[in-house]
Amino acid sequence: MRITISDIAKLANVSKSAVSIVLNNKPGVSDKTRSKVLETIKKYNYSPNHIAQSLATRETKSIGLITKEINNPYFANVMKGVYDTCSQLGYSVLLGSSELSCEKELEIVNALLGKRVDGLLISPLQNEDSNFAYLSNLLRDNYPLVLLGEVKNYATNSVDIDNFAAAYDAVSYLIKLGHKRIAHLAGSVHSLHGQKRLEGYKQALNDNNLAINKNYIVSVEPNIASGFNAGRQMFSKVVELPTAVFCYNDLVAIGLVNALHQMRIPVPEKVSVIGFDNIDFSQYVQIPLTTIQMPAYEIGKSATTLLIKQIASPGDVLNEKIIMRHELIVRNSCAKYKKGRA
Amino acid sequence: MRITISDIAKLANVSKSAVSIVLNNKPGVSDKTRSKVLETIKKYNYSPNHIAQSLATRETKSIGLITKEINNPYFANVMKGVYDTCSQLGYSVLLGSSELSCEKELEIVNALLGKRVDGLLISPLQNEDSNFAYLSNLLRDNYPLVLLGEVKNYATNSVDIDNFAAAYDAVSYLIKLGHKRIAHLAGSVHSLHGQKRLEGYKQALNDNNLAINKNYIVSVEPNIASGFNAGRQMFSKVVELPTAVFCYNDLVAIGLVNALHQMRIPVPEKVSVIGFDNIDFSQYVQIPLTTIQMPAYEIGKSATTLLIKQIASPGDVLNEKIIMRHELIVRNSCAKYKKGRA
DNA sequence: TAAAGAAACTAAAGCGGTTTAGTTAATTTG
DNA sequence: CAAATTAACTAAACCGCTTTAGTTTCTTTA
Repeated sequence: MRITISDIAKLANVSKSAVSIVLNNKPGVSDKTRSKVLETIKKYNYSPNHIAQSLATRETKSIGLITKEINNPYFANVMKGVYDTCSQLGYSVLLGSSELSCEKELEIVNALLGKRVDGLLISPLQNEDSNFAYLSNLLRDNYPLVLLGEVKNYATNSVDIDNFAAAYDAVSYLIKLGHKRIAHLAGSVHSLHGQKRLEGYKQALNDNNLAINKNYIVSVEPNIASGFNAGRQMFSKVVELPTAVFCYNDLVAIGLVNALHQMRIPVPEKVSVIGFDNIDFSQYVQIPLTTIQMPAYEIGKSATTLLIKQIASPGDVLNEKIIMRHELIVRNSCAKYKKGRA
Repeated sequence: MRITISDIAKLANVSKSAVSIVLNNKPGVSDKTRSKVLETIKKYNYSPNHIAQSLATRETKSIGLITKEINNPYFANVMKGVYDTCSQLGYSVLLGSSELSCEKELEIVNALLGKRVDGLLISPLQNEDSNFAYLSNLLRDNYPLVLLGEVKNYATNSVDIDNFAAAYDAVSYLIKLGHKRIAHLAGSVHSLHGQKRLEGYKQALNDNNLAINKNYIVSVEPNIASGFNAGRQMFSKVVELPTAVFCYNDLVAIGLVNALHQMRIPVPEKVSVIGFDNIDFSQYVQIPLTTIQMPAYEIGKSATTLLIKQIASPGDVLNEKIIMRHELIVRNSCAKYKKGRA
């Protein structure tokens, strides 16, 4: 059986309270007793039971992180940002992943709340069938929470980039290259990000007097396979093929590039492809990807900082909306439009 | 303040014990009381405090996962395997990452033990300065533990592939392609995996009467940048350049391919490159990588299953060494040796 | 129908800490 | 030097559960 605070108290001939005081570095005992206790602690290699502490203090020094996909390279960097910050500040992080399912998201929130995490970092889904009742409850209770993204009609702490503007920039870039038939492999069921990016896409077209062609907008899952399939389908038609496509994220773009490759449509000579996220691999891929940089690590970092700030000040209701800077990363997957293409 | 078991007990006019019994689905109360309690629980939306439960039962239903690098794509899949299995079995996972530092590994082990995780999944480092005293202690206490890999001289539960054999296979493949001057960008400071792979490399050369050339073996960090630098250095010499190189992992291989690309040395025409891990991206990279498949997801899964099995049977000392199957994945980064090369 | 046995129920102790309130000892102060 | 402060220390309550041991109630059984 592990050694407890009572054991130490007896061994050092003091009360449990005294031991607790020195454990927490609080005033209230003489230097003599303090060092006596410290000695016996060291001697018996005692370390306090965190669970018991949590029960008594009502804080667990842990937070929950709910991503959408655990093995998505974008979230890998978010996760690292969260983890690094937590480690520094003495928090642990409990893993969660909704795997793009709303019911799971809810389940996980409840599971983590059951574990009494001190706060929650959520990358929220947003489907038609989303149930955000839980958000209302958390907000009502002023529960420490920051969203990695946002949810319509809910004012919470959040950190994100301006997805609308970023998409607008991406598409504007394609337009500047001379493209007029620009498609969008859009995200959709899985988040507001998708919707915002779609809006940015449309706005950029509008502002440049380009018509929105419904056939040029198709929803995909945010992964390589889905990008591949959508690409094959889109480019298997014969007329009016797009000369550029703006992808929901880099994974989709990679899938698309592969589809085009398989169909012997050269990128970027015949079609330009632009991604989103700037995941680590996007520069090493067959055609190094032009993309929008999401500062994933920094998002994780500042979201965590904000969350722990809120945990530390349970009184005041924070409501910070942090917008990080995005950036267009130009690599090799986009080229100037030239006449006489597919 | 949150509602507690005592509140429910009062509201339902029964004892705390009765509520506890129905919470845990144990026999000892009448159907009438059971449903009465269930009703009030639902009515007041009560959910038990997991921390208190943990303290009372001495189990937290959580495990710790210690990876080497949190944003390494290999670990991403391990993590997913672990997470999926844990979710299914009602466990949560606490994140840990040694970031290739032995001191950190130790710190994290202690931090997680402090949080009273029920078991530990560790991808262990193995440096000269490793301190494995902690392993001895855990082993002595029969603490639930499984290594994702192994540590010299310690018999623990573990799951891994046969790194020696896998490396042997990789190098044999290169030899079969006709290569004689085969280099190795070796891992080293970070794990036994590196050493085992190096041994496999040497053995394969030996068995084929190829001399081991010290200049052909250089240690690298397991990342793209390090592979890139080592590649530049190795191929900036003028004589006796290798015609093939076996890389510690895919990241290193990707770095190397990039270095070669920059030096205008065509892959695989002039030099063949083989990786290790088969990370998700290795097939989408400039030159789709020939590599050794590590079943990362399955490793995570079976390690977790084993760990939880051990947690469930605290009596018997398990000592299972699970060796997973590896596989050579042939893609485009290796070619037959032809005379007249660099 | 009384005695024995089983089922339903609960009081209280315990998990390992923190914290409040109170006691004792040491130090100031008038 | 007695009274008042202050510092050091500790007993006991508490956090929210589980579990043991014991009590009460209900069935059996002879």
